[in-house]
Amino acid sequence: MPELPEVETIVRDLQELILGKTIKHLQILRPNVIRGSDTIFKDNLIGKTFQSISRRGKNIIANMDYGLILVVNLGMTGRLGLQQDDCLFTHPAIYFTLNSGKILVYDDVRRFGKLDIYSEQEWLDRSAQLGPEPLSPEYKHTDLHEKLNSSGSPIRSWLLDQKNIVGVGNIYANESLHLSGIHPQRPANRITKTESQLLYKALRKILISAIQNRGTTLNNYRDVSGKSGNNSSKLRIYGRHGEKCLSCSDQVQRISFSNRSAFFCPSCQR
DNA sequence: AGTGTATCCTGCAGGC
DNA sequence: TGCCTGCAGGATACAC
Repeated sequence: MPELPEVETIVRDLQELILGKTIKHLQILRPNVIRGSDTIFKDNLIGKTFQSISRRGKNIIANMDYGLILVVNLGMTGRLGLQQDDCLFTHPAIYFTLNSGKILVYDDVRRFGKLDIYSEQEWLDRSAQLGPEPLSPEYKHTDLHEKLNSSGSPIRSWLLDQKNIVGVGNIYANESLHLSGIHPQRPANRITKTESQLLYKALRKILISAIQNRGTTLNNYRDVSGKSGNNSSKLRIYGRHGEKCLSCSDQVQRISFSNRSAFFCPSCQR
């Protein structure tokens, strides 16, 4: 799915397009993308205005009137965008008709995405269960190292767990581990302090650069106006199994654990 | 308590 | 061309 850089790109675009707009009408074509009752979802949102749009991990947070919060998790193939003349949406799940006359579409091929409504307190509680934001100025390499110590999980699995750190998915986990020279199956608590500092720097560098490139499009990801991200050509390890490592020319390997592929260079990553 | 696995879905690429 | 298998950027309920 969209990981942190893709969600950040979408959030920034949405801020330009729907802030201050009011939902006049709502059509739910695929009720299973909504957590809970679709009737309550409709009743809560119709007539409400988008007051602010932000991101928490891979979640899009839309603050509506009266402390109501719409949280969108795009899953693997979720997309948000305005309906254009040329139809960009193949699997529309929800239409939000806005007072501007435009239609905001939630489209999702696989329907793993979820839309949910929270009160301010409910969202605070939920958000508190999530890990720290890797790009937050308050997040230090010592925080990462300390938390790594308490887990024996393979580091790639540890990075994907949103309770440990938010926003990192399979692409950027693999890229960060390659850049910092750590094998994806290394137990988290066997990463040295020096290595955790390298990993911290790698995570930040890779996420920031992917945001600058408006995200990685492999297949389904598109920004709000339907354009692909530009970061896929910057990937140095993800999906490159069988090819030469760009750092040392050894052959990139693929292994599978926790139901996900991991890509690594056996020479660079120990 | 802390892990790994199966599952929700559809589409696409590759092998035969 | 068509059928089959495996794989895909996520999150979570469950079994061990």
